[in-house]
Amino acid sequence: MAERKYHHGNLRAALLAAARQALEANGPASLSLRALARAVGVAAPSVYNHFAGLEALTLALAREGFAELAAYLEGAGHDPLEVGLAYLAFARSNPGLYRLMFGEGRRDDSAEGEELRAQRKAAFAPILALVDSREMALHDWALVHGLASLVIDGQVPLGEDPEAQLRAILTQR
Amino acid sequence: MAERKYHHGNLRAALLAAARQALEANGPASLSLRALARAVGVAAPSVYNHFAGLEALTLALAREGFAELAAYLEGAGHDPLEVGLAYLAFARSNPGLYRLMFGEGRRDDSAEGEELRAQRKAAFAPILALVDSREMALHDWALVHGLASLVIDGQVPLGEDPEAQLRAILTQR
DNA sequence: CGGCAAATACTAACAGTGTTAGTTATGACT
DNA sequence: AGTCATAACTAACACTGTTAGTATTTGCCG
Repeated sequence: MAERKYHHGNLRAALLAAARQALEANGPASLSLRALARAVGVAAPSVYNHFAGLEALTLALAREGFAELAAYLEGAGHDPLEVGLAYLAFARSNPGLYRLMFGEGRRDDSAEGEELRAQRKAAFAPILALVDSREMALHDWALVHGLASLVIDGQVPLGEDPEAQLRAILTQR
Repeated sequence: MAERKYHHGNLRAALLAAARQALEANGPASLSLRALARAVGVAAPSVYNHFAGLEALTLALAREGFAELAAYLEGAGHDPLEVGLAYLAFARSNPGLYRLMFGEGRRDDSAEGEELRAQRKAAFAPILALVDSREMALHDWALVHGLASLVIDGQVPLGEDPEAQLRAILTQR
């Protein structure tokens, strides 16, 4: 409860919160362990009491993101179009986090990268459950993920009524 | 023609070549100005005689990539499916470069990021030319870009005959 | 209640990064 | 040959992630 103690009390949570904020403010590439420690008011090495390193911290962040994405999809029912729109809603609400989850967080080879791939695969499961063939599921995933990426990167303007526009793009063909 | 001169002669091209190699070997995040200078056998600040900085160098790299992607699409004719497969072929042949072009190279705000967005938009033009509506073009772009990203990130295994598999995914619905 | 161990914070330091300032060598042109 | 822009260099700064070693606080156990 205290405000200023030697033992911060919930450094881990505070770091993750600061990281989320920095993530959405400046993008994943700008995440800096030292800057986070500074923001939370702690010396840089203290971070290592709660995370094995910057990469582990970003992985924890991604884990949060995948849980939230799953909740979005969960709440969208069983209509593929609605699930797709929920996927897009999550990405648009947390663009920095989404990039962290699906861009190359830091590395590709390490165990961290391997877990990221597994988490992404898990995020794919709800889509796979909605359709008949694996090809169809991959098609839908690619479509929705690609659209999310393009939108997040500012490549698709999205005027007024963005959801209608996204719906129109998704329902083409 | 000489081997070792004070004036390297074609440092710019050598740096770009080394960068391409590092890009495909270790991914865009690992690009290091000092490492590139080292690889080419030159002091780090010499790079600044040819590029305004690391970001400018990566942008030159991306520019190369967009030109090559355009060539791929150019050579694919006018069938949307074939163009899509050509798009995927480029991404699969140059995964690191593709990530550099469509991931967030370094920043988002700066003029570099703005040019990147413009280049991406230009890459979209050939797709737009093949279909009737803008919505349809965005649909196709999202689909093919999303699939490229998933494949590159190892999210879609692609057994034997990868092209047939990609074709099957693209032609769903 | 005193003391001890674990948890958690700290400072100091190392190697690496991008970048700038200031200096020196080279190549080309008059 | 002499001049000058080009393109290389060395030295330095501020920043990064990370490690080692040290101090403080908390919670528990006697």
